[in-house]
Amino acid sequence: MTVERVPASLGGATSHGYLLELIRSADGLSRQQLLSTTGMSRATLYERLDTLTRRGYIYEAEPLDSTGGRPSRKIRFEDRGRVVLAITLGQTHGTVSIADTTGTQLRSVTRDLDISDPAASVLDPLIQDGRALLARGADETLLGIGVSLPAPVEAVTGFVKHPTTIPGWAPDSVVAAVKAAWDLPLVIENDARAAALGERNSDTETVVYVKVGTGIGCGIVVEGSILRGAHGSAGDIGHIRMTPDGPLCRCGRRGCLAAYSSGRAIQDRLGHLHFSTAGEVGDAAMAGNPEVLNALDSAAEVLGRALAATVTTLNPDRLVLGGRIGSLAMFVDQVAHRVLADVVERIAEGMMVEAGHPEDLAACHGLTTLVMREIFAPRAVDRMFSDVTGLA
Amino acid sequence: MTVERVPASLGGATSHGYLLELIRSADGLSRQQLLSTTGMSRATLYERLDTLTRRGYIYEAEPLDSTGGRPSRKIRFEDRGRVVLAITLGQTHGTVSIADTTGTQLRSVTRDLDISDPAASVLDPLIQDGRALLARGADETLLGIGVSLPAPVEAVTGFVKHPTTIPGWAPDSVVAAVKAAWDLPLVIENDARAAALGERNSDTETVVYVKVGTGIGCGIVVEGSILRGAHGSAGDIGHIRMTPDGPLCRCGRRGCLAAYSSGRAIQDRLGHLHFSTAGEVGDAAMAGNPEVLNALDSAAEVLGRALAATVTTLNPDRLVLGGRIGSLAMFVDQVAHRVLADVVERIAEGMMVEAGHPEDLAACHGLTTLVMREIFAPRAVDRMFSDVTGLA
DNA sequence: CCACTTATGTCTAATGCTTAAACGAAAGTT
DNA sequence: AACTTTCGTTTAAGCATTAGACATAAGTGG
Repeated sequence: MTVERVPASLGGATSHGYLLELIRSADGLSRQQLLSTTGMSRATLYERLDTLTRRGYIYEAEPLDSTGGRPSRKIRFEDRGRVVLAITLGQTHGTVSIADTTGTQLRSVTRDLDISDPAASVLDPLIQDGRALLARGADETLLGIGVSLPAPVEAVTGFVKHPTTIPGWAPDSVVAAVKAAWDLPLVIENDARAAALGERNSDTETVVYVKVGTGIGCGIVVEGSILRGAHGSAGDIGHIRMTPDGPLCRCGRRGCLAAYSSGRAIQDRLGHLHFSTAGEVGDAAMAGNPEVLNALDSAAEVLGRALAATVTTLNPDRLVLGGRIGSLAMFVDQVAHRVLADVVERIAEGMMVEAGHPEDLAACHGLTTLVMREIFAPRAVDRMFSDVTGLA
Repeated sequence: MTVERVPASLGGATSHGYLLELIRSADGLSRQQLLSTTGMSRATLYERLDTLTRRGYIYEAEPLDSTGGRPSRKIRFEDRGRVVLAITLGQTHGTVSIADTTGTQLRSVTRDLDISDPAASVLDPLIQDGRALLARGADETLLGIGVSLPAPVEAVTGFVKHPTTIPGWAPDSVVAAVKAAWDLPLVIENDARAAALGERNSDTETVVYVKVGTGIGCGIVVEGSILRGAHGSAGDIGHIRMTPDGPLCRCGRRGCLAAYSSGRAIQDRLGHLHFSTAGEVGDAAMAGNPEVLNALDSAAEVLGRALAATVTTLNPDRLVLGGRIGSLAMFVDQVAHRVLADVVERIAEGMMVEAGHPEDLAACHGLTTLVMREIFAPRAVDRMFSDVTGLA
């Protein structure tokens, strides 16, 4: 049997960064397993593991079952006490969470807010909440911060773009406020996209996430990365035109999906019931108000028609619905029914249509993934080690 | 100034494969430029260039302008006399082309065929054509073969899947036939996807390619790679349901896009004119037949509505139309008009809607890209060199 | 409790890739 | 002819990596 050895010089997984990546992806490998999978020599591997351990990247965990001799010990990624702070902004409330390195929420605080207020007055209280949450953890190390918000975000800079929901916010307002509080790796992402990434279960999975709250947002994840498109507007399905004429949308056009199926559109249609938020609409539906259920039904019907096209275009493994309205069971059922009826069997077959996790959890998960990726990307790690090795 | 050096051990671009990649991407770099961009030592770089030259991967080309001293000489990827064979199968005819390594067609032969015939009787004559075309080239080296065909193709194996257009073909019929003729790297791809890749101009461009011929096909390219989706059905937009009820589609459902806008659908609607191929419909339109123009107009209108949704979902840089019907100027105009009217300005702005190159050229280009990628992928090249270096 | 097995931990000399530096020749410019 | 810049080759030194040996640790099975 020939074990495929890939020396470092051939771009193989032998540098500190790739070794860490390997350890991080496979939860717990023994030294023997590392030796055979990387093909490194004993001496080199041990040297690497030594440095990684001394610098706190990995640790030796519990022994594996013996196969007749001395049992091997698992080498694990050092995640003990490491946390990420996730700030999840919605239209009417924001959640600050502390998560472990896998993105699981450990504890959180939610507070009301009005996203149309100035950036500072929205963010400052949340940053205070974050400080308080961090203070409650003993022996925790904060690795980085992720922020999601209901507006377009520029991928590289983290700047807020075309902020129609938050017109008063300067592009760099979020970066500036958070960087002032914590000088750590920071990731900013649109809410639906963060949630989409959070709902993804495996690296190969294609996921379409649709958030129906006050507005309609959407995130698409293909092979582990978020689809952005030419100007970063990919997934902006709220303004798909469903009918040549139709209800007036906030964007000034007629017949947009958002004018049919968004929380705001439903509120408008049920104007005499005086709902003030998408959440209230959802509550009324849960309470069984037939008029509301009816409105949601037709909203879901239209959304389902639109998503049938999206699904046909992208052939995802899963279609996940989120948001105060999107995650209502009856809404999901109706959308699923429409989508599965409209999409050819070849594509629909095996596809899951389901309600996502609560949005703050999904976004927290996605944001953590982004933060961890940034910090522990093999090249980033190698750069850390090259400083000491003395490479210019 | 600190030049960023990335030693091979850190996965930097210093192995034979990555060096070749660098030379291949930047057309013509001097040794000096290579020294400074890779950060390698003179001795190592020269050794690498030496091996690459001796093995015929690169060559020394014309000198650059002098800057006061001895002029530097360009190092180029060895593409002289290297060709790729592309076989492009349509419903009614097939083209065999010889292309240079950039995918530019050098010479070609087109012959009629019926794709519903058995695989062997379709492929064998084309393979003969290929042999003849190759014989006409002096001092040419065939690097590999690409085949595109109007049916779903499994990505890794190149097997034909769910062949509704070609029900009699065994999954491995194409692989088997071509491998028997030439034992060289072989790539098989769906026609619209190959063309989509061929229409792409840069690595960052997001392109949606739609082929309207007898049927409707679509290929989506994001960051240089073809979007495939969960079961490889991404882009199968022909069966987006446009209306709850509507004309009967071949798939057995009603209101599919293909039942409105495909060549076959148009033929059916113009049944009394007795067209037998999509090409004839196109010819009649070119001749100005008002009835045909009218039918095409409404077909384009429906397609435009569907594509507005696709474009909104993906936010592409370009929407390219191909196929015997799709590339008609009046058809493109009508689709563009509808799409640009239906898509929010934020997304439509800057997006090009245009007719693609003739399909055999686009597919030839795309197929060549795939073949070249397979052969000259850094890791593949490194593997070639590791054999000799003696690495196990 | 003892033999056996398998993993861990450390060290050695040898190997081989990569580097820095120097030098001479080549091929332009002014 | 003097100057400049690139090309091409060689040297010794440096460093990372390797194979292999050897000792130790920690289980299993009789």
